[in-house]
Amino acid sequence: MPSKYNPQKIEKKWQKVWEQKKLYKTSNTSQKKKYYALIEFPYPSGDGLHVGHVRSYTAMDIVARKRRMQGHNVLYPIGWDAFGLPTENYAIKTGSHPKIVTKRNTDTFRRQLKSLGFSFDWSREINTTDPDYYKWTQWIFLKFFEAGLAYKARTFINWCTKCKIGLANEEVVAGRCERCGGEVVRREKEQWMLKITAYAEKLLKGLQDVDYIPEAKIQQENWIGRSEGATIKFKVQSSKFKINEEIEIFTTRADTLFGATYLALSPEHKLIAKRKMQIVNWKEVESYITATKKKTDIEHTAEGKEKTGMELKGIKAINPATKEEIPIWVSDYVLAGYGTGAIMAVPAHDERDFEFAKKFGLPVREVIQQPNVSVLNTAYAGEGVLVNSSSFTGMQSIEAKKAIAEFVGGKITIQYKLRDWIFSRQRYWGEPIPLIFCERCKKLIKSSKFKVQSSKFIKGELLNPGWIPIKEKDLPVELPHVKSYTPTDTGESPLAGIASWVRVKCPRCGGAARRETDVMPNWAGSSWYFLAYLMSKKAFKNKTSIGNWKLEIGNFRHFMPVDWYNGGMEHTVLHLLYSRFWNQFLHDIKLVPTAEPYKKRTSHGLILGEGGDKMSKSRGNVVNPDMLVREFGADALRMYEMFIGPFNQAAVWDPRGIIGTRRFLERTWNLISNFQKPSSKQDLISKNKSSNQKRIEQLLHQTIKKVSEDIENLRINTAVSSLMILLNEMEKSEIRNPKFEMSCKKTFLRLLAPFAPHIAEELWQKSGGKKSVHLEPWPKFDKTLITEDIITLVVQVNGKMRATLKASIGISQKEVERLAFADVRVIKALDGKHPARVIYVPGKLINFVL
RNA sequence: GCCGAAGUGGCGAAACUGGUAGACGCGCCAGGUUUAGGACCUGGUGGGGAAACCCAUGAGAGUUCGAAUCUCUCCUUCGGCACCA
Repeated sequence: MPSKYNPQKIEKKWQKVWEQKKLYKTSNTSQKKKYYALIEFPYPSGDGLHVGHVRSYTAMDIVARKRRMQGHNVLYPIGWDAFGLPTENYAIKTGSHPKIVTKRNTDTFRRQLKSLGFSFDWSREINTTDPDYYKWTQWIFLKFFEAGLAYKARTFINWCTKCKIGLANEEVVAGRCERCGGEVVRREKEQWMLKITAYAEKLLKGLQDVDYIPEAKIQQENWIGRSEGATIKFKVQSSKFKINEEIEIFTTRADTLFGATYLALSPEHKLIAKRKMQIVNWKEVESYITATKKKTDIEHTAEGKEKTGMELKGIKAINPATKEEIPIWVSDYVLAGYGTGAIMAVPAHDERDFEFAKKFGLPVREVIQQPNVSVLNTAYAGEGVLVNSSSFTGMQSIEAKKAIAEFVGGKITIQYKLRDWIFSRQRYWGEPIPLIFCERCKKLIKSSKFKVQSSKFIKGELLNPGWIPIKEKDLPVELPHVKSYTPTDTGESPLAGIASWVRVKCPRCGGAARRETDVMPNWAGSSWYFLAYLMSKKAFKNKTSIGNWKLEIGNFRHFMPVDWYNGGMEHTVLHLLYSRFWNQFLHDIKLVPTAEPYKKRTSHGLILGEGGDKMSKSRGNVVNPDMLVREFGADALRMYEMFIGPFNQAAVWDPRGIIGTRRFLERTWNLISNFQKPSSKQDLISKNKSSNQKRIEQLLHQTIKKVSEDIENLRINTAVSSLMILLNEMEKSEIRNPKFEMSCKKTFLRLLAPFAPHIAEELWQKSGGKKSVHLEPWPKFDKTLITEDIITLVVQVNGKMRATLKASIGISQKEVERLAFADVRVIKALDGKHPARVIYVPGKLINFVL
């Protein structure tokens, strides 16, 4: 009686066995070569696991399982990135505490992930909202503070009107909130900032040493946005008063200085308010500035290039090259946060300046020769030969940049688009920032008697007078239990309302002080989680301290860097950049062994719902993995998601597609499960290999090669199809050699194991396997068996295929020609003519050109 | 506007450094097994044509004995950035 494939039964069974045997537990001390495979740990949303998670996790599970079979000590960990707004918003709506919601969601995710048979080392599970976890997040923040890389600043921030939260620049997409799509307005607020700009150059340079997909590298490079240029000072004059003032500008085109016909300042530029007295149209200027401040980013974007501005009448600047007096304007096309917040405008050679000059009737002076003279209605922004530039006329742009900058006493500098990371959030469900504000300590630092050198104050305290770090032994600063988490419109955290929590003693002077009530952004916990997986249980139980961290360095050294990290493209300028920054910092203070955390980074494509839209509840096109596991089995789901299309491209969910891989597994079952073990007598029959057997053997080795290579290149869709081809052929072939057949099928199972671990294990055990198939060695192919000795040659006439020939590999050209000329179709195509030329590619084709 | 990726059957897609276009799978068609059903088995399945053959990889040109693949122009879709001087 043949048995039937029943995934529901065997999948649960093996999941239990693997767990009991701790098959995927990773040793910290193994002598084997380590391999650290990482996926982006999920945010445990209330919607449960998404088929998109399954796609990414299965791919890395395949890599991890293959590496294990290849003899590596593989670490494939999992955890929860559980701080965040959706949980908090859900808690506000339902009244249940975020902690409870998180617990419920992670329980669901855990159950779902386990049902898919991923080879995670569950003993290392982490949760960013666990106080034992976030005490270390807070500790690392304090290291930034100590180093002077965390500072509080009153700046304009991006305020999401819907989430009621400040956003990092990276979180604003086209003037809208990256998360909710709500409108973002500019708001002035005191915020904690992390000085990521100090790492701009390192973050850029580090990209050279890592193996990231090119798109990820390019996106990071663009985001960091390095450009070389010069800062040049322009003297300022007033018509009425004598003033001694200069405006510094940044330009990448010092070669065009002779064409600078006005200066433009950003509305936030300090000089404007400072020279209020000298600006004769101050009222107009002031109202222009207030108008621009009111604009939201969306209005800015929507307006596009329609430029606005106001001249600062009464003051003028002197072009240091021409010594001419030029007007000074204020305009919001000049950004406060980039360069010096002021530019020299060269209308002839910059499109924006050109447009502005046209609108306000400012002079356009050409100083670079335009290659094609015909275009006069736009600026020529390219480089070239200088004209109208006094003694520099005739020089090339590249030389002139340096020469002119030097001539006017400018400084060569480098600018980055990257801004510091706004690190405060005014919500509840995040890590409290572990700092205390003490008025008394502030006064002490600011007093003239206070001698900085002799003090025990650390860098962060000097930089942020009055801000005192929590003592290490007092970490974590736990989130207090509150009844209402509702965010406020005033921009204060809900924590600010809990007086008993806010009022504390100053850790330094013991006086009355108050806590920081902002929390960290949801990127904090994920900025170092790849290290947390390596830390011992003790490290989480013990107090936070340099000493206890250093006990873990051995583990870091053993496993870092991550060998292969797969994740979504949407995290390339957020999480990926942030976590590289944290790791580089920790490396600089000698707390981790490598500067770069990830050796290799790849990216998966999204899985879209039917019709090609993003899967969402509101569209009603969400696919539930639980249902698919129940109906088709985890193995079929895993294989289908690998088969659905190229891994790095978006795929549209086809509800019927999964049937294909289910059928494949069913046929695998039928072919292998009822196989009889060969007796020793039967072995004797099979001394000679039948041609059938030879063909299968060859295909088998070709498949080993293909599957092995495809996994490494994440071309998993074609790996699956090659397994299907092999199965098709094995089914068709009639081999009368049971021993060979057995070894064939066993190799097939080992190839299948990473993809469909449960069925592979069950059939492996049924075929007499003693250990788990997942501990078996990965099959190796035999080169000599792969090459075919009978090949198919293509015969072309004038490049068109006319016939194919079967021939042995060593056949000569003469022989090929003889055979080709004998073919009816070739004779017909030649039409009695003699080929003028014959192109022969040995082993491939012959082409007769008439 | 700038940067990047991609356009191949009814559908998801294959095609290694230019060398048999459409592997593998879904769907569909025909037949079979079954009391019946199909998430079963066998065969077929780009278009035109009776056939010989011809036409087909977004459009158009080019290079080549030979182009889905290389070059140029254009069109479309998706992703990123968006006044960064």
